[in-house]
Amino acid sequence: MEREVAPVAGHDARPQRSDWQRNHEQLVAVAATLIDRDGAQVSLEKIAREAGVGSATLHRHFPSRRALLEEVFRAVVERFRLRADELAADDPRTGLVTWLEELTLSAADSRGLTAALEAAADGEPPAADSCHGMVREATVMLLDRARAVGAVRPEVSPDDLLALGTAVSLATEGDPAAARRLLRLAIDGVRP
Amino acid sequence: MEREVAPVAGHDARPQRSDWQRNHEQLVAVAATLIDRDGAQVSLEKIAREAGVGSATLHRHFPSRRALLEEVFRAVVERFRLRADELAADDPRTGLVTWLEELTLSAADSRGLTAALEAAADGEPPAADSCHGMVREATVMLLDRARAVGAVRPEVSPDDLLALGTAVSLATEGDPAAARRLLRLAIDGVRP
DNA sequence: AGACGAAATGGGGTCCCACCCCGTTTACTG
DNA sequence: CAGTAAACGGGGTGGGACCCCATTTCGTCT
Repeated sequence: MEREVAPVAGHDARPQRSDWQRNHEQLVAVAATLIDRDGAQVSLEKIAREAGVGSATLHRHFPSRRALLEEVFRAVVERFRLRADELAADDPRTGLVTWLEELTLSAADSRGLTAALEAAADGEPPAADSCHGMVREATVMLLDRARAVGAVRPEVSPDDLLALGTAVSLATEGDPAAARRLLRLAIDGVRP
Repeated sequence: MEREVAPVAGHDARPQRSDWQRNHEQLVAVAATLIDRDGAQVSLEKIAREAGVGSATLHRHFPSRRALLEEVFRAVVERFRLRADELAADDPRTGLVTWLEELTLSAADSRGLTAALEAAADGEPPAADSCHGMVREATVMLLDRARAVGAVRPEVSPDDLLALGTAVSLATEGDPAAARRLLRLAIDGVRP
C-alpha cells in the first residue's frame, strides 16, 4: 500500500527524486504516529527530529501544518469515501445519520482530522482531492438521497451538515460519548 | 464602576496592596483591548508589555490564560446574567431560544468568550462565580421554565445546551451569520 | 516622621518553537 | 563517470511561556 508511490507531479514536470519520496513518506508516517500519541499540535520540530530529517526539510515538504495533516489523514478519508458508498445502499435516512455520526466520532477522537477537514475555512475552492473535498462530495451524495425521500429539511445544505460535524467534534474532542450525544441532539432538535 | 475595587480576599486574610490592584486592573483592561483587536490568542508578553508591567507580574496575577480571560469577560457575563432575568419574563420557549442564540453569537464574535466559558472541560466543579458557573445557572433556570411547558425534549440537559452553544461558536468564530444559521439548525433538528 | 518587614515587582534567563538562509551533499542524466 | 539541478540540514532569527531572585515599594507601628 505504500511501496508504490506515484510521482504526484504538479501537472507534468519530472518526478521527484528518490530521497525526496523516502523522506516524504517517512515524515507522514512519523507524523501519524506522533499525532496519534500526542495530539495534532505536536511540534513540527519533533516530527522532523523523529523522522531523522532537518526541520527545514519538513517545512519544504509541507508549507503548513494543515498540508501535513491533509496527507496524514488522506488514507482515513479515503476509507470514509468507500464507507459512503456502502451507506448509499442503506435507507437514505439512516444512511445519512450514520455517515454523519461516524465522521464526527472519528474526528472527535483522532484529534487533527477535524483540522484537516476544516480547510473550508480558508475559503479555497474545495479541491476534489483534499480531505475536505472528498468528504464533502460524499456528504452531498448522501444528503441528496435523504432529501429525495423527504428525510431532511429542504433548507439544510451539505455545508450545514459538515459544519455541524465540525462543531461537535471541536467541542467534544477526546470524548466520543459526548460527541455522539451532542450530534444526536442536533439531529433530532432541541424541541420535541 | 472601577474606582472601588473590593479586596476579593481568598476568604479572610489582608487585602492586596494598592499597586497590586492597580496592576491587576490595568492588565485586565489592556487584555480586553488587545483581545478585542487581535483575538484571544494574543501573546501574554504583549499584554504585559502594553500594560507596562513585567511578564512575571502577569503570570503571578494570572496563572493561566484562562484565568485572565475569566476576568476579562466577567463583566460581559454579568450582563448576560441580567439578560437572563429579562428573558425569564418572556414566553419560556422563545426565552430559552433567544438566550442560547445571544450567548452563542456573542461567543462566536468575541473570540475568547468561548474559551472563558469552556472551563467545564477542566472538570472543575463549576464555581458559581466563574463565567461558566454564572452562565450555567441562568441556563438551568431558563431550561427549567421551557421544560415545564413542554417546549424542549425532556432528556435535554443544561450542559447539552451549553455544549451546543460552545460547539457552534467554536466552529463559526468570526462569522455571526453562520453561527445563527447553525444554531437554528441544531435547535430545529435536521429532520423535518 | 522614620524605619522595618512583608508584598510585589521586573529584568533577564531557560527552554521550546516556527520558519528561513545558504553552503554542502546527493541522485539522476548523458 | 563527470556535471548539474535537486534536495538536504545545521544553525540562525525572532518570538513566546514561564521562572528566579535581587531590588523596590507599600503599609504599619512606634
